[in-house]
Amino acid sequence: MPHADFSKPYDPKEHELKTYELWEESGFFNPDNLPHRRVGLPVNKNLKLKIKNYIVYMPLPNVTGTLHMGHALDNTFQDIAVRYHRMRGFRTLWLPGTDHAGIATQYVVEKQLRKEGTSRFDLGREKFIERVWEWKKEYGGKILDQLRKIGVSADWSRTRFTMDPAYAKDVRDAFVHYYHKKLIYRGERVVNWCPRCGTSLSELELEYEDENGALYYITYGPFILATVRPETKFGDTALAVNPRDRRYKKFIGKELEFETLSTEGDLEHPALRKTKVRVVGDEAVDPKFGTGVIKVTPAHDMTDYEIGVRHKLSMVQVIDERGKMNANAGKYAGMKTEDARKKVVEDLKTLGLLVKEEFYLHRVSKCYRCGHVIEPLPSMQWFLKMPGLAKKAIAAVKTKKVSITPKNFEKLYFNWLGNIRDWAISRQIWWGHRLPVWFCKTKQEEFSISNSQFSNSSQDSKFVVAVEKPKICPFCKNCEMEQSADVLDTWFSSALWPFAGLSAPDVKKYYPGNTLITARDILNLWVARMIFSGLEFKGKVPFEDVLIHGTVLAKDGRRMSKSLGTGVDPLRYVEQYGADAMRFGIVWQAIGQDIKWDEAAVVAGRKFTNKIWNAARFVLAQTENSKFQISNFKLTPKTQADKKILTSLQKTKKQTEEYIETFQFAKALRGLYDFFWHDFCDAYLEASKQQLADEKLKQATQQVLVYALRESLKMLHPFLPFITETIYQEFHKGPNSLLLIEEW
RNA sequence: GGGCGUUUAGCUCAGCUGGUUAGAGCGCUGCAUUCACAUUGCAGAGGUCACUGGUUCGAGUCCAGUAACGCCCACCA
Repeated sequence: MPHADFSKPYDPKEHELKTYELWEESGFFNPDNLPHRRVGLPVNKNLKLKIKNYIVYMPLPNVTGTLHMGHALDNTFQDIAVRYHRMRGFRTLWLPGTDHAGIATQYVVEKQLRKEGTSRFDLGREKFIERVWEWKKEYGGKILDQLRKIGVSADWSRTRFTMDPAYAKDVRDAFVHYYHKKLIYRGERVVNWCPRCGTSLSELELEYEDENGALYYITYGPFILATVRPETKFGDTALAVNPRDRRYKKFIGKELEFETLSTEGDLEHPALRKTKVRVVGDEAVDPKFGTGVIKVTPAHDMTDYEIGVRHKLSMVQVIDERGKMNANAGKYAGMKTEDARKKVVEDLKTLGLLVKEEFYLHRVSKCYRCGHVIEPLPSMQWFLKMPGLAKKAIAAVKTKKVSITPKNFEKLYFNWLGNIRDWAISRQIWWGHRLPVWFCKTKQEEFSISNSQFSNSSQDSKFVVAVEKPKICPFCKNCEMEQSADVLDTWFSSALWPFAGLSAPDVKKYYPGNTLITARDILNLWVARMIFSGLEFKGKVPFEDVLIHGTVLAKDGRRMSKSLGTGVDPLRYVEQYGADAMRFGIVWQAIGQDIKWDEAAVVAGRKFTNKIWNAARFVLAQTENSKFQISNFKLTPKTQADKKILTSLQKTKKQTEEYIETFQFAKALRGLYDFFWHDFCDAYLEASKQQLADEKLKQATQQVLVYALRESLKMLHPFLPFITETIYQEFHKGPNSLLLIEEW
């Protein structure tokens, strides 16, 4: 690397790219290339060389992703931990990869298709998948390149994608394993269905929005009841009241017969028909809501479904997967639910069954991707039984095999796992790991359309669960078996990341890992699932420490998001102030809980890098001709100032180690900042000017200057890798003397 | 409804197990520039630590309550 020009202020643009290339060319991001060094042992040649691993599994960015502040924080934290341990001599692996992110990716490609005036349905499944792969090839690695720009020192040679063939094999193995353990089953369940995306969504993928709606009071035989969804009344199979509600107690268990709105006839003439409905008592009914009586529609409401299960009610589906009324709605069939609602209300009014209408603010579930209102629908899904797995995951944290920092997040973790329901792992989209389930084709009609669940309602389907497609169909002996159209929930595959992301020999060498650093919103979604997956498949927890860091918020405290226009681009700061300054800014602010982002901290970082640059310039100028090899001399402190700076240095170093090892990165950085700026620059550099003029003190002073600078560079390197390496190269030339692997 | 958290200088935030003049960064004011750095140095202004009550010799620091704000979970028929 050519010499840096110290006559100019530090210019990140001039050095960052070159420095990164130097690191990549060195190969030291790959732990297999690292010089072996003892860790945690005194330097003693008689002792056997003991190599310890330090492994961090990178939270997989989506292939749809571009870098945002959350990534910047998350990856800077990881980079600090990784660089620190690498310097300490650990065989350090930071495993990078990308996630296929099922729905998210399918969504962006569909959007692209829409612009071209086509759709996935026009292309067909195969062509569409090809199209997604093309898209992935072009944009999928973008975020990884962006991560390089902020200095991420991951082992890119091991980069994995969750749909790589080897990874996909592990996913199928996992499914088959669970199936044979009888932990996977099929069942009909009301799922949160997005009619636009055409997929079921987990509870965690829903977003809620308060909306102004209407609450309709309807005459229902002897009762009046309140509902926001009168159009689902044709799917009602019971009425429910709270068992302790004295007003209605006497009706529980009775079958009532009365007249209600008919689905027959024509739309012009609303008519009545007789109906019979049972009344059940259920705790889920809130006596204070409405009139205390509710209609139960097991097919189209989560709570009603649960009530239905408890009271063995039948299910009548009246809405289809496109969000339209179906044949069970008689003359209302084909109408969108919102239109049907208006029409039903109108008809009820005509028949004198509508008592009143109130404005009602209620929370509506929406699709987290497209924002469409969720339609609860019954469908055939695959489930993973959770109680046993959850117990394992709980025990791992209870017994301290895994510890979560800060500790209060353990509560969240236990809470979720303790109340967990079985995990619906199938998704009705095209992009993802198809279930390793093979159907006998003689039941052709079952998979003729993409949404297998809606046509495939028979429980006695003939299928085989196997990693590879069976050569001969065990049922009819001659068909070509067809793979399930469903794909797995993205989290099913990412839960396997700590080992599925590694080659077989690497699993032996690099599993389990040590540290996982991520945001709290995926603690349960992902971290908990990695823990039980690791235990289930490898018998060991995948990591021992989980660090949950805060969320980066906009300055006004709102969430950063593109749609709100509150997002800021970390690369903008890299461009303007340099990656080190950006890293400084984000770590500086990441002290306690969430961060209200303030650009001023990046400016402070920029000033700090400049300070370091100038201090280095001074030290170089004072020692240029003295031929000091940076590590090749003994210190001979002579003055009070010499001693003071060395003492302070030792203290800072110790403190920095403690802070980094306990994940208090912001404190570590602030300590270093104070030391470097005030102790080293303000005090010692100033004192040294006089000492250097004194021939008796000159050499000792030069030594202290070089030593203190070098130690500072080492300590600062995990935080500000670029500038520290650039300066370090001025003292030590050559590819084998990188600060990157310098002994801490 | 349940749970968690926050409220300290103009702004963004530190302040561990309670102890003499409450801190940082940015901003602001004044002075300083041939001497590493004006992306600087030195000096300084600025806070009744949300409110009320309590424990204590002593409380941002512990307890109770109030208020405002935020987040998570559940439910919304």
